[in-house]
Amino acid sequence: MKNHHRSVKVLRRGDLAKLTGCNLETIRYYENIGVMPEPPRTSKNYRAYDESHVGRLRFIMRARELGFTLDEVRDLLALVDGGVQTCGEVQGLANSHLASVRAKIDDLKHIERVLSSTVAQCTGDDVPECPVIDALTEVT
Amino acid sequence: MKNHHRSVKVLRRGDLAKLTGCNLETIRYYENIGVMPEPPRTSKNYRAYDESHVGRLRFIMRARELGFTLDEVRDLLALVDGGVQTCGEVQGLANSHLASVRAKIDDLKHIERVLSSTVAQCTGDDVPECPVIDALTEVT
DNA sequence: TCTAGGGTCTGTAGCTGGTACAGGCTCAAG
DNA sequence: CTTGAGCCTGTACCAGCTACAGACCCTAGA
Repeated sequence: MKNHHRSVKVLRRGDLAKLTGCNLETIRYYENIGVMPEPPRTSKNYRAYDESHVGRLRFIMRARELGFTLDEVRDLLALVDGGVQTCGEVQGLANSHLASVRAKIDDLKHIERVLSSTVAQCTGDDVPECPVIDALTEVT
Repeated sequence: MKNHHRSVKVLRRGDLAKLTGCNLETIRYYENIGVMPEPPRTSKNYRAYDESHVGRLRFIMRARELGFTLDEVRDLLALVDGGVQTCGEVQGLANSHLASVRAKIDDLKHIERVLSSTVAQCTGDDVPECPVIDALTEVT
């Protein structure tokens, strides 16, 4: 029977957390740093969210999953909120992020190569000589 | 003429930083968290390093370059310092680190695939419709 | 009606791996 | 003797959260 006569179902912070899978505290954090808007409050000072906040938070979470930094998320949201975002602008942001993702992959691949080739030389025996230690100790 | 009669050349923190390329403050940080040993001090309380510290710091820096966390570095150093490290033990550490590197690569590759395929659909035009925004807004 | 338990509110501390700066000493060159 | 560089300490800051203390508030059961 609750909310039966109310036009908009009010979500509390815990509801929003459950709906999105976001950590409860992270929601407040996002509000503090300005990526989530300050929601209206109930008479008892509880945050009162609605469906629009669910969408916003999901947007942020998806962007984070794609590795966008919170700064980049802010930029994306600013474009969306401005209502005047163009595909070109968004593409620009996405492409520069993509470049940094690729750079990270290259870094890690380099590490992977060095590490795996070094480990491959290990005997794995109960002896003190170890190619990994040698590589780290090397007097270059 | 300086240090001419001294058996061991003493290095100050700045010297160590220059020799290794490590940031000056980072050296103190490494000491605080216990991966660099507390060096002896001069009468005026200056840290007095020697060649062994250069080796130690280089070891740490190489391990960091290979993506080992400082916790893992601590473990490696403990094995080395124990003097009883075995190739098998070190190989174990290196392999588990290698696994996490590979996991990170996989994560990033997934991101790269999603991102690049989405961006590829962009017209890049001056229009508000954008596949990237759509992907982030999607009502799944 | 009282009470126990959950939820929420705030501010703040902790994590990793550093980096930077203030305020005070000390040292070497000119 | 002065001036600038280097060093000392503690502390604050960055991202991106996460967690906890202490104070409210709300609801269900006895």
